[in-house]
Amino acid sequence: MELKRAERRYKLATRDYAELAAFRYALREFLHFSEAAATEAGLTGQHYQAMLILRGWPEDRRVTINDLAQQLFIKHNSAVGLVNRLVQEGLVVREPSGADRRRVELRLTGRGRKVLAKLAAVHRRELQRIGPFLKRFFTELSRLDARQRASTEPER
Amino acid sequence: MELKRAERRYKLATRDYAELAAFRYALREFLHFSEAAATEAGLTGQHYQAMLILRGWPEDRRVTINDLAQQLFIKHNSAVGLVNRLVQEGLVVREPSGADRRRVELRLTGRGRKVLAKLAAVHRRELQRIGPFLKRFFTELSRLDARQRASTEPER
DNA sequence: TTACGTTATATCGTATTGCGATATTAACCG
DNA sequence: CGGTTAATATCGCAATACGATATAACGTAA
Repeated sequence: MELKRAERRYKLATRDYAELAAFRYALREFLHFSEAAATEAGLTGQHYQAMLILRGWPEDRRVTINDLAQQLFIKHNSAVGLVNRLVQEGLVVREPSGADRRRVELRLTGRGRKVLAKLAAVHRRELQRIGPFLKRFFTELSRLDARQRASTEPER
Repeated sequence: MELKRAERRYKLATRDYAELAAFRYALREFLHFSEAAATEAGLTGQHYQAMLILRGWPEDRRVTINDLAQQLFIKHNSAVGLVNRLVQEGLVVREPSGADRRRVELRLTGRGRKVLAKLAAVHRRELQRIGPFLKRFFTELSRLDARQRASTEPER
């Protein structure tokens, strides 16, 4: 059966699917690690990610509910619920903005910073551990493209 | 205040948190992309991941419910529900194993393979797009470690 | 063969969480 | 001012992962 050029270019072999699957597996493994680490510290993965955003934010600016929602790719009303939980856990405080009283600025508590410090360190080490594998994957991904071009073009 | 050596080694600066946050943002961006691509094809991110596992599996073996659960880091009963949905969508079929009648072997339908092919191709391109950034991040991550060692060791 | 422990899948009720729709308050602007 | 927009909050719903439990099939030792 004839294949259009565009379709042929995208045709993947089982090996290619296996590579993609291995990459996603690595991602899930990392996210699972992250979730477990957070759980051990008494919180959830979303909590950790939110706190990381607060801590990594430019020091001369404040994170608002909307900032958090955009950063996390969730809706603002979901961010409200998340912040509620963070406040309840004593990890974050709401501070009404002086300049614009509609806004709510978020700040880590001392406890929040302490918990985050340990979590972030653990995450860094895990990332250093899996880094080489992921770098190899991405390198392989571009190399495979070259191979595919080389093997399909002569067939025209 | 005195810091124990172990604690000092893990101490991170705002810049380090920002790097970690940027990495997680990139991850969320990719996952968001993946979810959106799946939605556009009429399914969910979990669906895509499950199908990718089926397609990338060694061709001489079959994926069971348990395999799927382990690969996805979910419990087996969650995998049952996921497979139910996949079957309902006509993307996957259950095939009772001949050798061991407790097992259920999973296979992609023609429609499943077709949908997956497009999704996988799109994902590959996105991964090629973000690859350079992530490679740079991981490289930076090990370089930063060298910097930190160099700046903290003389203080002992 | 029976009895029993183990394995694989399925079912059921629950809890978490993200979302759409809507509300409330404040800022902006003509 | 009155109307529009922006930022946060509230509420009910839907999706999904989970724990606990059930069911069926396998393996094995007496």
